Amino acid sequence: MTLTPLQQKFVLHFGEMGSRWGINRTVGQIYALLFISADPLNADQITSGLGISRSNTSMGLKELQAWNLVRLRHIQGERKDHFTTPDDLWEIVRILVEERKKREIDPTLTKLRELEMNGPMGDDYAEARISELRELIEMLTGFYDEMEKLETDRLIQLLTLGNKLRNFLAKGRDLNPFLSAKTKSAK
Amino acid sequence: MTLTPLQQKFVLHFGEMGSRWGINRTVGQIYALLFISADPLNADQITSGLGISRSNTSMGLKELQAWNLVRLRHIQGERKDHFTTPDDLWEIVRILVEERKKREIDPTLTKLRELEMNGPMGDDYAEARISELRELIEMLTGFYDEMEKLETDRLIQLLTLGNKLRNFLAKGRDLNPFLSAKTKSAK
DNA sequence: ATGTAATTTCAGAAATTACTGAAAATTTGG
DNA sequence: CCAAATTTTCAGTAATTTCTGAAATTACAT
Repeated sequence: MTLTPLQQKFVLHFGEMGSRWGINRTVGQIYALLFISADPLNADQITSGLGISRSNTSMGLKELQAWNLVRLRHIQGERKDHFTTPDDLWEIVRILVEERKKREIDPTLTKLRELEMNGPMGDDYAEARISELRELIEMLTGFYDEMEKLETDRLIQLLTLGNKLRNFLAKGRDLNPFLSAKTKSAK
Repeated sequence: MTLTPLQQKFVLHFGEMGSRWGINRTVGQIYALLFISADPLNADQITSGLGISRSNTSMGLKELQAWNLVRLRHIQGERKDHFTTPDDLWEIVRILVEERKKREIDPTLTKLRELEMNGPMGDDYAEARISELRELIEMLTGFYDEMEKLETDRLIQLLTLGNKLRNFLAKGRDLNPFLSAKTKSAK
């Protein structure tokens, strides 16, 4: 399979960024290719499109599936497995945040709680710092959990509040929603 | 320098997590050690505390400084450079988000805009996907910019709204219909 | 200025991670 | 059930990243 010039550039960029995102070049390229392809692709198309080995494609797809970032899609009359990314970008964002949280944050939160469980070890500063850090992470993940629950429209609403965000959080403001609705002002 | 058992465990965990966070083991350990140490440490203390080479310590500190995550602190009467992490965890969070945005997101946003600038290349699907992705990233980074401006106590207020968040975003109250309609996901 | 302490650089070694081709395993159609 | 098609596994190799010791550089005290 031959890539269009635009696909080429897009795929190469994702390959270069891969290492910064914690995946390798090939995995980044496979994802990018599936993302900008109108139709699901099979492993051989990916292999020839990217100029990598068939086994590398297999491993890359496996990793992307572990990240829950690509979907297996059966095509009528085709014997080979075909793959795509979700059409909805918001779903992709949710998956990315969820998976990164699981890999990068949850293990540390678990470890911090475990260290606190062991009880005071006569290392006051370290103990204080650890519980302070745990509390911070709990607050951040708690907020994430709230956002996670929002349907897409509301999420977009929140994200595009812009400077209205400040008004909602005005110092001393009562958190009563009706009050804040009434006092909504033009910045 | 000898680490307390608690420091040991904390440092080892951050070392293991390092690779998931896009830094290497040593850099993670150096950061962790500075984080749970009550006082600033010099390079030799880090070197002996972690059992690594002096040059490795130097490179690790350099990388952490490039991330803006450690600070050089001069100690009265001491000749050696001493290092610490900021005391304020919120400052650390801001730095982390800022730096990750700079490294992991901004280059892609630039690339996407560049690809769009090249004008239509007769690859409709790819072009649509690219501009959709650019819009999404712009919305997310725009929200980040707003949060970035909030002073810490307001930020905490937002993060701890809990289920009150839903009330603010009550159904039907669309605070920015133009923008959200434009980027609404296509089902 | 000179000598000493402290830090950084860097080439090569060690360790880790990524990739390939061949073979094994699995799936599918008949 | 067989045979062909397809996918996965894995041992070996290639590529990349990390780490070290030695040398070079810089900073400091006298």
